[in-house]
Amino acid sequence: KWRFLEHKGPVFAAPYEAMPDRVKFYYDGKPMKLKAPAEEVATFFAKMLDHEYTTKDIFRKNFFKDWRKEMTSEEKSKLTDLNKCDFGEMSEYFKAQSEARKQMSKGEKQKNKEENERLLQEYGFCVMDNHKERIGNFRIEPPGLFRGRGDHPKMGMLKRRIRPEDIIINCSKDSKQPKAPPGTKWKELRHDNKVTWLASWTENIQGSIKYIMLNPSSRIKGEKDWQKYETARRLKKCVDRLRTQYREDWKSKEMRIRQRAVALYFIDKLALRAGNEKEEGETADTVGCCSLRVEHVKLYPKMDDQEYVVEFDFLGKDSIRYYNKIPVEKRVFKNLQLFLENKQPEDDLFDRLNTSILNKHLQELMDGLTAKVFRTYNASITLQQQLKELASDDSLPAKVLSYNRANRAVAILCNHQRAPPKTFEKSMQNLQTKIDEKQNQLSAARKQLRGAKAEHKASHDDKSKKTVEVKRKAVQRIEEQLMKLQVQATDREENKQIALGTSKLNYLDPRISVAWCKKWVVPIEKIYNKTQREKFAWAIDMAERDYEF
DNA sequence: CTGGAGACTTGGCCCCACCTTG
DNA sequence: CAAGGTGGGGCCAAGTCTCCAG
Repeated sequence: KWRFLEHKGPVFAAPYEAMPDRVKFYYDGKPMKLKAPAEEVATFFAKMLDHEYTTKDIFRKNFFKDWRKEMTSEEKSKLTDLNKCDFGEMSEYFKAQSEARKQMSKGEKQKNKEENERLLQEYGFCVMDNHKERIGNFRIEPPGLFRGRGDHPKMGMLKRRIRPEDIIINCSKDSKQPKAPPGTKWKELRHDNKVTWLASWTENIQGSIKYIMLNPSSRIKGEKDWQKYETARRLKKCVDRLRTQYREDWKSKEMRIRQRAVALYFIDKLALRAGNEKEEGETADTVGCCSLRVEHVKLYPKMDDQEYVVEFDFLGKDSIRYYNKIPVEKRVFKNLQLFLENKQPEDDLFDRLNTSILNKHLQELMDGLTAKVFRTYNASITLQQQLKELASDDSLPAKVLSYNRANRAVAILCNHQRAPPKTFEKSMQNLQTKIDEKQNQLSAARKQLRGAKAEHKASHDDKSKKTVEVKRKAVQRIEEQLMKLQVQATDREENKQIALGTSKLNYLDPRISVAWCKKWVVPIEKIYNKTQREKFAWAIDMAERDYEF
């Protein structure tokens, strides 16, 4: 992956600062001074007091169990009931602190900013093969309470503090080796150029490994990204063949082949994720295609005016709900009925299939093909098709709206949802007020224009002619402003529950967007912000106006 | 085939610096 | 100048997929 790699190692979380003595913790109504280890963990809970998490049974149970591990034997014997713990003063203290931070003077804020900048300059970059590259996450995650997503069995557990002794450093032999902080040493120093990470440690909640890697703007990430889209483009060339193939396989004598073919149909048509198996009880109960259970699908031979409708209802990645009703081909429907026979709701829909079998099959159909390539392919091809339908004479804001709509179509396909922003209603209202005002302005300006025209008709002099021109310009300007506002409102409304970022960043071949910008003379800044332009620098460089995905 | 380790991509949420507005 | 709103970016969890041992 590289020949030379030099960096300064990670930045560790700030050490724990004890509570001032005046800030008390109470047990059963009586003040109690905790030793630092238990106190630190208590502050994690105090900081989250306002969050719904802390009311959940599992969260409280997990927290209390892990908290007790940090207590002295004396503390342990005293503190036996979380309900008798009062973190109120601690919580108030942190709120006051954050308030104070907000109230800091300009100078102090500036000083903080400079300090951050210094840290970034010193630790935020590395040298990889003659290039200075930005590191993605050079700060080690601070200790705290684990918050899973959805119904996570481990929520509330203590995420322990990471020390230099936990860190494996990866760099090249001939580089200046990063120094561990004074009085400490690294767990290991290794020189493995078959991997891209600079440092790693094992996290204590799931026992998984975490990495420090380069920023998306780096050469190594960019090339990988490019490769990903090239694989998707190769799929484009053979997707017809594959579709014919899996339709044929719906008729197979073998159950495993039929299941494989129906699953692939879903992955292709609905852009479902592969769906690896997960260890039960270790994570939230979520599924993807191969791990769908009987309880997640319902079959309707007839629904309204449609035939063979399948209703999906399950929690996918990040416990985001996937809900969809779609008509399928008769043969798929019959197969599904067959798969469901004699099964319980909690049984696997595809009992003869998993991601490894599926991916092995895909690999045989096309080099480098895996389930997720279908998501990339379908996302990108959808964007390209949608953009082709754009009319050419639209104004710039209208063009951008069309782009966002195309982006939105992809986000819907990939089920990229978000919670409506807390400020949504309010900000919609504000926008509407602005639109109303602009409309009033417009009628006033039009009235003035009419007046000026009448004047000109009567006098026919140069001065009145000029006035007409000025008024006409004013009307035009206000019309444009109004249109812009209306477009903005439409865009925002349609975007209420849809997250565009994920597809833009991970699924849409950026060359399609770059080409579209060139073709319709839209400045690239209208589509990509600074970070995105950095990440997609390779594509901005590469794609001409006639690029075809 | 199974299970686990490891590496890397994908994903939603939240905070805060920055900008606009009153 | 304070208040309010927002986009960008950081955060870190949660997926995918490969590889390897047994």
